[in-house]
Amino acid sequence: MDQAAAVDQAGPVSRAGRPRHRPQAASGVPARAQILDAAAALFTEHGFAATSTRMIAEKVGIRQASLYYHFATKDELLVELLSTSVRPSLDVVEQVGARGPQVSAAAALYAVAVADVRTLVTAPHNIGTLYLLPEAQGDVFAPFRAERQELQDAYGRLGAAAAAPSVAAELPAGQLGELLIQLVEVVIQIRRARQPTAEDATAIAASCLRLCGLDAGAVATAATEARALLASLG
Amino acid sequence: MDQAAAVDQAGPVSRAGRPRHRPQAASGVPARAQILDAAAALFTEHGFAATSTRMIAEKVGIRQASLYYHFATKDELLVELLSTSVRPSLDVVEQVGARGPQVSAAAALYAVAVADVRTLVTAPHNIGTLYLLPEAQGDVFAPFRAERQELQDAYGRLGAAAAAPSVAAELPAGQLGELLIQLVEVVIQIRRARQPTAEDATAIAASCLRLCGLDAGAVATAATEARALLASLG
DNA sequence: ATTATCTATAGATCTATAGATAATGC
DNA sequence: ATTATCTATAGATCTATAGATAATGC
Repeated sequence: MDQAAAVDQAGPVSRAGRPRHRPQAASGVPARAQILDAAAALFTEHGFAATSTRMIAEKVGIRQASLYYHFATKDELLVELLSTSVRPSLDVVEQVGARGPQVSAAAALYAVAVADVRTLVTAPHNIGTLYLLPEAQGDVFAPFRAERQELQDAYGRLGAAAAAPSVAAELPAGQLGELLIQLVEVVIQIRRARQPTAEDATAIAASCLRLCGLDAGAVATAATEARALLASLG
Repeated sequence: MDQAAAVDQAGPVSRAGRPRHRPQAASGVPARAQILDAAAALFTEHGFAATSTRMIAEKVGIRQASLYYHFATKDELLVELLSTSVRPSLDVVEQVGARGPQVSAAAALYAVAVADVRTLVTAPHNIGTLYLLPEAQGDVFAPFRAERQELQDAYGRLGAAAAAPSVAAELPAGQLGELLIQLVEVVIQIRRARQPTAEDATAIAASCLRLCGLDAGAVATAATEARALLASLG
């Protein structure tokens, strides 16, 4: 029995506090989460500065001033959204890293790329666009950018370890990281134009390996190994 | 003798119209161009909505309202900047295309990628970031996005023609175009973090070819051929 | 009493227009 | 007369705060 069926009639939820001017459906979602979701939708579509607190409140069904009961400033909304956006990708990197030498570097890179693409596709509202916003370059968001740099470094390490000798000799891990994370994040742009498919994820991951100089055979081997790895990560 | 030395003293330039509150240095640059340059600097740093017409005017040294003598709306500034940002890249594609079958597809792709990266690096103020702005997705900018789609299609065609059979079989030209333009535009992100080097351009172009499934030998051959082609384009 | 909302508003913007003005150039 | 600026401002925002209010829950 799902949550909707658990109540007789989808109606206003009873909880402390003055009722909203537009009564809430019984979603069980905390107000804070509702606000973040609305902000994510609007920030990704219109940008940060072009989204007013009034637009966010309107989407949630509360008055503009009520936002400030949950968040001290508008900036805080973006901080929150940004910090939740890299975390899942870094977690995958750590999980794959924990397998240690059991997995080849190529399979690890492939698996991380696939997982990362899936995260970006599955996330609500193309949240990956947020770090591209000029506003996200400000000092307030430095901790977030540090996390993202970690992810980029991980791509660099995995790429360098997987790369053909001729490529590794020419491309330092730092630059390789820049190229690989950029390639993975193509899915953000794809999502702006069309619905990404399951094949996009594997095509992007395979492209990462070819960029590292692996030939078709090595890519196929790594893809097979990575499939098992991804399945075991769940 | 350069332009600065051509005048006795760097001082106010004499021309029609009431003088500016902050007198102009003798640059010879038309007011319209000065405004566009200031807008480019601010839009790339802060974004479109977060940049006020007052900030732009302040940077130019005129009053906010004076902008409207040259541009009808703030949107018009972004339109102008966006449309000049893809043009040079498309021109290179056409020049290379005009060489016809004299150049291999791999060399053509390599050359276009190098030229495109150079354009993005040389352009003032990392203007490539502008199309990433959420505001640039609006209807007003559709003509611009069509031009950019042309460029992406060109990458797709060149990539498909250059690709190893195993890659061409798996990746349609459309998707290849998405991947290749994304890879080339890594230089936009690089430029946010550090000054790109000359080696970045060749490393990116070579990565495009490896992504298409070319091996080290084929990449080296294409790079040599492309160097000659680029030199002949000037 | 506590919680989560509401209404009302201060104060600071922001874009764009109207009309005046200080140059040049015929 | 024409050009390119200026000053002044209308009218529409926008963020954040202050204080009232309508619920729940002890």
